[in-house]
Amino acid sequence: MFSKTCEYAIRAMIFIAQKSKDGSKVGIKEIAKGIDSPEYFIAKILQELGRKGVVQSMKGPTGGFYLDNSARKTSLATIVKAVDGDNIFSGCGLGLKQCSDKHPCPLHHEFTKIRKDITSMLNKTRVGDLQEELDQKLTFLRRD
Amino acid sequence: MFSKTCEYAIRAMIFIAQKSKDGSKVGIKEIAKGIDSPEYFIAKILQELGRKGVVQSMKGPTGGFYLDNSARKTSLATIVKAVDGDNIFSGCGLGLKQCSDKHPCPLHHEFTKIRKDITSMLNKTRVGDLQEELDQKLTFLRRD
DNA sequence: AAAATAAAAGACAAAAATATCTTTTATAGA
DNA sequence: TCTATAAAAGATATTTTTGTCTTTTATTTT
Ligand code: FES
Ligand code: FES
Repeated sequence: MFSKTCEYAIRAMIFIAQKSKDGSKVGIKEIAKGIDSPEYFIAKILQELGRKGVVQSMKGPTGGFYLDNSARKTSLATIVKAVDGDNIFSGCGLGLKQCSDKHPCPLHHEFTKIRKDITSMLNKTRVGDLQEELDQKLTFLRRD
Repeated sequence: MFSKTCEYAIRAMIFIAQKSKDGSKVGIKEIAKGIDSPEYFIAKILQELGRKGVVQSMKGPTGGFYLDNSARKTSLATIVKAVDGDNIFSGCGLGLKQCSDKHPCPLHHEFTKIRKDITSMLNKTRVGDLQEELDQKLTFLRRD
């Protein structure tokens, strides 16, 4: 469904939301441990998300990653689009170069339904909301 | 959603269903052209599907690939499982090692709904049915 | 100002997915 | 039986994804 990169990105965003909700910042090592991802790899991913303004960061002592109030409202759709592009939102399920009602692949009718559900789900799910459930220990970001 | 391999596999199966509906067989070159895939690559994929009994084939002159009556009833789920494994049917959307109601990731509740829809769609969609629409030129396997 | 810290940037490495080519085997037809 | 045909099998190559390491830059603290 999502690339590994994207899975890590979403998990990291939720983790950062949690750890920075009191205004503090969280370092890359803690993030990597918290979401069980390769440290250098998630660093690269967050670097890119930082460039796109999806996550905030600060260098130096007491520095780290955090989410400002607007970033907490980021939808999963925004993250997925930033990392995986928009194939999942508009691409053909059978890999035709273009998905189109006028020139549909054999799966088009069934697939567009699913794709619509996915899009709507990703659009309405926000990082901040997921973080709250995590806080209540109702959900988890890693399996020990 | 699906790997490239899997997309080619599904397209090829539908194409073969169409070309072999009168009992004849279709060669790898014609398949590759018909679904716009790399020739040697789809050959490998069909070889593997052949080993698993999902597609039938015959060597030598007048040989080629075809689908017997039982193979026409193959669901997309069977093809996807044979090629991509069962991650899409049971894997965690955020990449946790295990998806579980007891230890859910933050996306679990939303994701399992989608996954259920996908599974059900793939289970009830059969190669033979898709081939019929293709035959009526209502759908297409490539974009020119 | 100097030292320590932590992310950014850039280079590199390994693994997996995708794609191609060559040789072998089975089958049909002359 | 010989030849031509087409898939199977095996080897190799390329590209993309995933993962790692090193150097640089910004910031804080001493
Ligand atoms: S054309 Fe394939 S999903 Fe629309
Ligand atoms: S645990 Fe992630 S989808 Fe179920």
